[in-house]
Amino acid sequence: MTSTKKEQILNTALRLFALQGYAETTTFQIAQEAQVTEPLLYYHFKNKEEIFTKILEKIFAEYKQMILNLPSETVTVFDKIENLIRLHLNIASMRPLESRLILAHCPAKLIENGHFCSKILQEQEQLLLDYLITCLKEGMAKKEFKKLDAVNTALVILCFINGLFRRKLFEQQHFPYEETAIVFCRNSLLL
Amino acid sequence: MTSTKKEQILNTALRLFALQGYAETTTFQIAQEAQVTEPLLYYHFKNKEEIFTKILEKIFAEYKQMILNLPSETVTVFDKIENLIRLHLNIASMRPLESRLILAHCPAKLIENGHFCSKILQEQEQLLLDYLITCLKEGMAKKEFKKLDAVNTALVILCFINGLFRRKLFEQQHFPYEETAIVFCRNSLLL
Amino acid sequence: MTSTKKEQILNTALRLFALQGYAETTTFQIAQEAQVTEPLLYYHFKNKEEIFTKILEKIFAEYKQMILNLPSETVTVFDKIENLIRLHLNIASMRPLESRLILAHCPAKLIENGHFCSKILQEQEQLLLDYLITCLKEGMAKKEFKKLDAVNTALVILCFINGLFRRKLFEQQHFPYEETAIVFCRNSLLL
Amino acid sequence: MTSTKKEQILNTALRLFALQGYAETTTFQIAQEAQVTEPLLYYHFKNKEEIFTKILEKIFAEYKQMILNLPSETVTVFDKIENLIRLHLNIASMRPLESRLILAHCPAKLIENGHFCSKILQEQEQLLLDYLITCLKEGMAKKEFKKLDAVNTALVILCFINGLFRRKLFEQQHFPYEETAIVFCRNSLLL
DNA sequence: TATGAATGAGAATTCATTCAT
DNA sequence: AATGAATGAATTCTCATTCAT
Repeated sequence: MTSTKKEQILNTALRLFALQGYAETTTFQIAQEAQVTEPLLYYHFKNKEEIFTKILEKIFAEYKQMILNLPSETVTVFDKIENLIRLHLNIASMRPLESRLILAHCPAKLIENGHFCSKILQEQEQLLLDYLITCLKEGMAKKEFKKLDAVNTALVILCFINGLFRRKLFEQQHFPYEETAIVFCRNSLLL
Repeated sequence: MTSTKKEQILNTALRLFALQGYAETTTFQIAQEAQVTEPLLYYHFKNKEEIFTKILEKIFAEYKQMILNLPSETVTVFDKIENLIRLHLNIASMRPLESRLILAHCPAKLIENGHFCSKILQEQEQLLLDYLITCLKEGMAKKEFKKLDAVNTALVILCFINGLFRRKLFEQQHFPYEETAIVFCRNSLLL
Repeated sequence: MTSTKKEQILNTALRLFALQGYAETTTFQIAQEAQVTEPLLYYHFKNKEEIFTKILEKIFAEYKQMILNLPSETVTVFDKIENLIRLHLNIASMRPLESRLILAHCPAKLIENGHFCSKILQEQEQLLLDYLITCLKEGMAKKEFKKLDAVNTALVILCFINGLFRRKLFEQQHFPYEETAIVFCRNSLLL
Repeated sequence: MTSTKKEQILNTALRLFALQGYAETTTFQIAQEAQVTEPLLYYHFKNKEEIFTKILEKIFAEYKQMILNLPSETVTVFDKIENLIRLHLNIASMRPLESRLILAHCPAKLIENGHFCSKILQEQEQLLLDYLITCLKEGMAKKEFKKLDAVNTALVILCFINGLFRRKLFEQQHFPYEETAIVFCRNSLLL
């Protein structure tokens, strides 16, 4: 119930950054579509960059929570990996704007020149890697998975998830190969 | 071996668009780094957009050739899929600027609003899909591969390649899991 | 009595457009002579064209009022025509910039390609024609004027007024033949 | 049979200057529509201004000839004035581009700042005035015309002709009041 | 919290003109 | 006589940002 205008600004900016890109979105456009005046942007945020940054922080925080909330107890070990894949595909459907924002700016804006995001991105990636490495080791220990190099395979699965995520997001129509993707991964890992 | 000024412009623009993004690159910067004057850009090209477009056309044409040049005779059917994966990872190393240009602009600039690239992108994707579907069917016919849904699996492999390509490109250090990736895919497909 | 910056812009633009022409006047020059910065032009007006348009609208509105304010009761019918002639000669003296602006742009910029002014110009002309036709008919009915074709004569008088107006405006020195012009017209019309 | 390209340039420039105005016409456009390259413009003419000047000189020379060719022997004195009026209306029909060029640039470009045309214009005007004054005096001497101030009346008739000329030129449809105009003038002058 | 007015810096693009050939 | 390549100097317009209120 608080600060509705500030939220309007953030929501509008999220949408515009996601759909048009950061550089292609003007502060005027944000103000106009958020139904506020431009100076108000500068009342609530230091500058355009900070609007972007705040949005990212929120997205990353939520994403991190989702990863941490994944069930730690599952019937099979592969279920955990399956959960991770499905989580990402769900995010692409449920949070298309947030997903686009990240993907569209990922190499160009986020990774370069010591952007604060590069740190967050690395951290997040480490989280995923740890999750996957633990799974893989557990799966091998329980003889559920083939023998494999846990670290490298975790990285490969990460690439796979990233590729699936990206495609689901930019696929205009539906994405009918979720099951195929799971099977593809399972076949690769299971003994 | 001196390049013409037109080529200097295209090379500089390629680099800047790849490293900074289209919107973040100014015509002034292109001119300056290409050691020409700004109006010369407009002598050789209609506008900034056309510089971008010409670069893309060239990249896409070369990429298409590479796909078409993949060997049609291989020892195993999986070799063909392996070749496709390795080709993309090679492109990421050998043509980092061209690769970045495409990836960095792919969702935001290329796919949207009837950009000429969306047609080329679709065409190129179809090329890859046809290649993969043919491989998968052949592999199943020869009892080399498991029984699987050729179309959906082709799409899934595409996502996989895309994910690998992207990571290799943005991985600052080396990319030591190429072999792991090949194994991951082979394990999934082979009987 | 200090004028706002917006007014300064309009006044300066009026002067420059009138003296140099629209195309020959730069936004930089307007800003400089109006003692404002260039972006302020774009804060108050959409673009250069709109500055021109707003000026024209004002001029036309005032001109229309002047026509409508002409006395409807006069001693002789010819007085009305005389009033119309004198009004235009007065406008040329009292509003030289506005007059020049219209005349200098009249064929080239105003009439062509659906410019909003072509509508206004036609409307204004119809106003004058109606005024003249009514006079002529009244003059004939009252046996003050010769028998003549009212519509065509009205058009001819319009040409005459236009020619006088233009000359008065561009005559460097004074314009000593106002009386001669009135006599010329009276001689032509009166029985 | 000589220098056809030079003529193409002049003809194209005449058309473009007449239809769009001097400032609105680019040398590129002239070159393109004349089917030559831009540097050729500078081979044949010192600069853009000179192209304009050469065109004007030709127009003025031809115009002067037309005035001088008017018959010096006529049945009535008014016939001479009628001839002058009809000549101008004919020029408007037969030489619309040349007429437009003059009218469209007359105040803004031609009269100002010591443009060479201001001299020619003045000279031409003197020619017309002399012609008219001579007629008027002759008409009065022969008791064909009323008693009037020859100089001022000549100027007034000049305005009248100018007004007719201008209207005929910019009247989209036909110009049906030529006869009315002649009658208007005759009524004014004749005893 | 909110805004109308204003601006410095710079963006893309144009244009008359020139130079080497 | 003719041109392809090139440019200095502008031109219109934009944009993130600030200031006074």
